[in-house]
Amino acid sequence: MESRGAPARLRRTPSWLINEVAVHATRLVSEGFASAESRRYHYKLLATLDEFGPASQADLGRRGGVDRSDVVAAVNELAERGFVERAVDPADRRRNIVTITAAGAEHLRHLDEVLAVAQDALLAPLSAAERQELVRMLSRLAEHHS
Amino acid sequence: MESRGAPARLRRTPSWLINEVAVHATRLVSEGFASAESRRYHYKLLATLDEFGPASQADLGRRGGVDRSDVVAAVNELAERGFVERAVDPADRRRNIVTITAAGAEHLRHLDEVLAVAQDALLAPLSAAERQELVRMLSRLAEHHS
DNA sequence: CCCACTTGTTGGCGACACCAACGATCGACT
DNA sequence: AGTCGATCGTTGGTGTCGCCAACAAGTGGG
Repeated sequence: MESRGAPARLRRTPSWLINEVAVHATRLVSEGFASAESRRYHYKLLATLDEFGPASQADLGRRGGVDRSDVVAAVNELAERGFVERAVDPADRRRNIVTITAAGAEHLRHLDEVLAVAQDALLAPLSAAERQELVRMLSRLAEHHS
Repeated sequence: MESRGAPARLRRTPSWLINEVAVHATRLVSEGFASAESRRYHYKLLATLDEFGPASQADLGRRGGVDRSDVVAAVNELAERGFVERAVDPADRRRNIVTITAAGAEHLRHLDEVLAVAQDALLAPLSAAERQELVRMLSRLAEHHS
């Protein structure tokens, strides 16, 4: 635990810095999701379903930035827990139409809260104005690397 | 390739945003390192050696934030390429004293350049002032989560 | 009717972070 | 001197994440 205290302090190049913060961010979010027995793929898919509505697994993957093969496993787990439903598309029998359930929507809300907590922990040392500025810049970066 | 174009746009919570940028940052850096047949562990260890001088593998891991078991594999690979040397500590025969070689130092410089390129690609849409501000805030975050 | 394509699925790979356990060694204490 | 606890290097395993190859089933266009 304390082994991550002192990375080389001289090598503070910006991109390495970003990677270090990235590790912390990923860690915080993953830990939060784990406490809800979920992983990031679950959130991605639920959020995508919530935003775009029912979709085939392939569309789901494209919209959520998840590989088709990973969609399979995640949808399996979500369906097992009753958070989504999988039904063959009668109009195209190759497709599985995935739909979010009420329980799934509720779980998504819970994950959103977990995410908010992780965010607060991550951004703790920043003022509200700084957080806003940080988010603004990160949004530009994320959009640029679309 | 274009599958990563459209993640759910509504779910732009800050911590999720940070994670998305984190993914891009990790990707850019890893790709750069891969072009030099290296991985982030290699850079971490070389940078730590360069900063603190020769050290045992355990110290190396503690200072670089790398698990002892992962240090073993990374040092194996670095030693194979002649970037570090491993010698038993005569004063404590449990320890392997790892030393960076001239070739290792040169390789580290090369990786630094690769890192700079990745950084430029990542921060492309930001002005110099914005980059500075971003780095300032990220430094605070990284230090806070020491 | 055939061909190209998509879809879901299986299985695999590599990077990263981590953990458990082991033999060897060391240090301290008795 | 001898025992005990801690540390060191090492092996091997776990889980997440992102990705890729291949396949059968199904679709749609020519």
